[in-house]
Amino acid sequence: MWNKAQALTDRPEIAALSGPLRQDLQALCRVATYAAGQTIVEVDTPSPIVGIVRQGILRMQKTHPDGRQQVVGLLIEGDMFGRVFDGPFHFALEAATDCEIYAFPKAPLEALLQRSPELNRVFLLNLLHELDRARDWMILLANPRVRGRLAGFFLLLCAQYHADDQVLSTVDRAIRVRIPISRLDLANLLGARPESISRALHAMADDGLIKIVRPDLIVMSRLDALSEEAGETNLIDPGLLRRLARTPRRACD
Amino acid sequence: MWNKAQALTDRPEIAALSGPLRQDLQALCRVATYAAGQTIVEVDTPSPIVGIVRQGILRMQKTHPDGRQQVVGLLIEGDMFGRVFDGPFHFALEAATDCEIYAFPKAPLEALLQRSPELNRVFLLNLLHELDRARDWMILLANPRVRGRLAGFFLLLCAQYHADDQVLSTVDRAIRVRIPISRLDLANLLGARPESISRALHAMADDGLIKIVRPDLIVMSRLDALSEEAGETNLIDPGLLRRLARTPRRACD
DNA sequence: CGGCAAATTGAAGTATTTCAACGTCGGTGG
DNA sequence: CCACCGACGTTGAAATACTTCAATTTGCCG
Repeated sequence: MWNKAQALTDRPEIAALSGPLRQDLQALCRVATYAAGQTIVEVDTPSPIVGIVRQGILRMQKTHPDGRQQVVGLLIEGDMFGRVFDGPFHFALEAATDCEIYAFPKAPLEALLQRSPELNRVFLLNLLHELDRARDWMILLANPRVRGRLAGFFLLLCAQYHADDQVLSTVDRAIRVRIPISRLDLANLLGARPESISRALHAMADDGLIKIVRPDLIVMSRLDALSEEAGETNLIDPGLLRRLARTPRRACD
Repeated sequence: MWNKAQALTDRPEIAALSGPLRQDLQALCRVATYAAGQTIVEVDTPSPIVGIVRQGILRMQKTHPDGRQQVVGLLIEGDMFGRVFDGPFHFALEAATDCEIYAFPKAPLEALLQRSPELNRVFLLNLLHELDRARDWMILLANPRVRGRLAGFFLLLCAQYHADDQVLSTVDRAIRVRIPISRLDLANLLGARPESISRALHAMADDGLIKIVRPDLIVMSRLDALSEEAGETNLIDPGLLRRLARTPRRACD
């Protein structure tokens, strides 16, 4: 399961680093693969690695004492996880789909960070970006109506995951979304019961805003209406929606 | 309004830095004061500074096109804001109370970051911590009931703001909380209407969970019941609650 | 084909929003 | 000094949305 990294250069932010640093990273890096459902990082267990998702989707979640699970984020290709210089992680990471990750042992990576401002910068920017995403989720969740949160969720997927064709792809002017988590997880994520999610989803389908191809595969047919449903929150750059809808085969860069 | 920093050593994470670095920071640092209601950072405007709150409370918010405001976080003493190495900030920062901040001009601070791994570490850890807080907010907001979100909000204030006696203080075994934002802002933050917040608050008071001293000042009388109301999410270390309730005059360290 | 989990649907009860009205407080100007 | 105003918080009543519990369907795997 732990293989030496072949390339690692398929991560643009790493490819952009200077030569020697890149080689150091290369030397540290291993590739690990996980099947859907496997746990990648246990909650509150000091994880010996820092990782970057190479492929597939990870689910970040908290498991409540009573067994219910609360999803707080989805990680796709290029997302980093792990806590440099810090203690254990308070969330668990699970593979939502089959996936591959680049894994860096924490200690040597921290040593590298101590001497490379360049690498520090990458981490800093990544965290800043991650923080923005978390706050967008907050805004989404603050919508008092389930339909609104659901609409916002779809738009957020467009904004945040448009680089991943496992999640998004376009079929003539409409956007096809794969929902990578179960209804129950989605319900917990959006602060509702699965029944409410189901009803809201079908109500939106009846109103023609979306089409439900399969439970986990929907097509957003009227982005403008969805955007209005989501509320005045311009969660997402209006220009992006237009670009997404225009891109032919796969969701744009 | 912009004064040279007197001390700066009243920030433990800065005082812990090595001598020369501390002096460099000292040289960059200015203290700025703002009256309640003033804007500190405009939304989407490249801010020339990075800041640390010295005193008072800041409100991080997004202003919607229609004028409504969505609060996504509260900053207290010791919290950092600003975006090193990155573009403009997508949220506005306003003084929720009169406050003082340490301000560091961005460019020279970035230069300092380029040569000091030690300083980088401080920023990295701060962001990691900030990210945890944002995710705790998400969990809170995912509670389907207003009463539950409100209870969680109070507990989160205890967990995150116990260092600030402007927010928290203890009166014989109970915790007094100052709510630093208006009902409308609180409603937007928690995904509800102000009327619902008011009703939930008074219902909780009728049930003896809290006492409403003034609209912006409540006393948490039954922490255990609040915790149960908030749901199984152990948002907050149970030990902390006990310690808080025991500390005599002011909320403990 | 049977059995199980996930998703959906139905019906009743509860919570929340909505719209309207009222009270309080602090400031402002007569 | 007092009347007035506006912002804010609270309350009431009706409409709506959501949850809850139960039953049913769907899809999948053995």
